[in-house]
Amino acid sequence: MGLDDVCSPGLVLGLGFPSTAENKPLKTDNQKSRKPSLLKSEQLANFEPSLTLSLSGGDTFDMLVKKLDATANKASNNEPPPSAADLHRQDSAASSFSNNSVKRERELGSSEEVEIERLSSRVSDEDDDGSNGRKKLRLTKVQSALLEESFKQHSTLNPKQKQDLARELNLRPRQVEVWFQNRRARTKLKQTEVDCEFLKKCCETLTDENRRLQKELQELKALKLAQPLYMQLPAATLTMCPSCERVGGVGENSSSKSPFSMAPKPHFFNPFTNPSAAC
DNA sequence: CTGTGCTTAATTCTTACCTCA
DNA sequence: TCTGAGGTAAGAATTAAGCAC
Repeated sequence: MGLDDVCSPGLVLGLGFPSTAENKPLKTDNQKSRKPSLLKSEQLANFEPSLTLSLSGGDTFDMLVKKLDATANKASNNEPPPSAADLHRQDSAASSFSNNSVKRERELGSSEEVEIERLSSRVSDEDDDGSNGRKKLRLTKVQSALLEESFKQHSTLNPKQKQDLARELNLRPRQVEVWFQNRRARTKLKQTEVDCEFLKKCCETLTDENRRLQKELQELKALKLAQPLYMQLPAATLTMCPSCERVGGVGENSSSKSPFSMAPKPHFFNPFTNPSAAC
C-alpha cells in the first residue's frame, strides 16, 4: 500500500459525508429547521464508509423482506412468533417494561401513542411479578433485522415512522426510539474507532516519512561538505525542488528554455507525497 | 456453580433549537 | 426587535439485565 492509498491529498478528519439527501430524517412540526448541530450529528451518523449493515444468517434481502412481512402479518393477527425460542423472546419483549417516568409521559405526543403506551403497560402489569427491577428486553432476530433495515434507510425517525415501526414490531414506540438512539450511539462509536485507526496510520506514515527525509538531509549535507568547492553542484545534476518547483543553485533565473522547467503542479500540497522537506 | 467481560435496552441529564408571550 | 420561559428532540453518560465463556 502506497502512501497515497493511506492518505489522500483531500484528507479530512471528518472523512467526508454522503451527498444524498434521502437519509435525512423527516422533520417534525417542532423540528422545522433544526439547525447546524443536528445536521452535523446526522451527517456523522449517516457517514459509514466502512460500516455496512449486512443481513445475518446468509439471508438475501428478498428473503428477509418476506420473513418480515410474514412476521408483521402474524403480529397484526396476534399470532405467536414462529419458533419456541422466538416465542419466549417475544413474550419477554412484550412483558418487559420498566417504571413509567414523568418524562416518558411527557414524551408521548399523540393520543394514539398514549393509547399504545397504555396497552403495552397493561401487558407489563399483567406479567408483573411484584418486583420493581427492570427486565431487559431481548429483541428477536426478526425485530432486530427490521430495525436495522429501517436504520439503513434513515437513522432517525419521525413520530409516524416510529409509530408504524412499533406497530409492525409489536413494540412500544418508546422502545423503537431507544433502539434508534442506542444504534446511533454505537454507529458513532464505531466510526470514531475507525477514524482513530486511520489517524494512527497517518501518524505512523508521517513519522516514517519524516525520519527518512531527515536522514536524506543529513546525507546530502555530509556529501556537500565532503566535496571540493569546484565540484559542487554541476549544472547537469542540479535538482529541482518538486514542492516549490524552483531550481536550486546555478539555474535559479532560468527562462522557459531551461531544461528543468516543469508543468504546473496539478495537485494540492500533500505531505504524504511531497518528496522534499528540505526546502 | 461462580466470576468476568461484553452487548445492549433503558434511564437520566444536558444541550440546542423552536415557539410564544 | 429583543428576551426569557417553556417545550421538544437528540446526544452523552450511565446503569443494569442477559448472555457467553
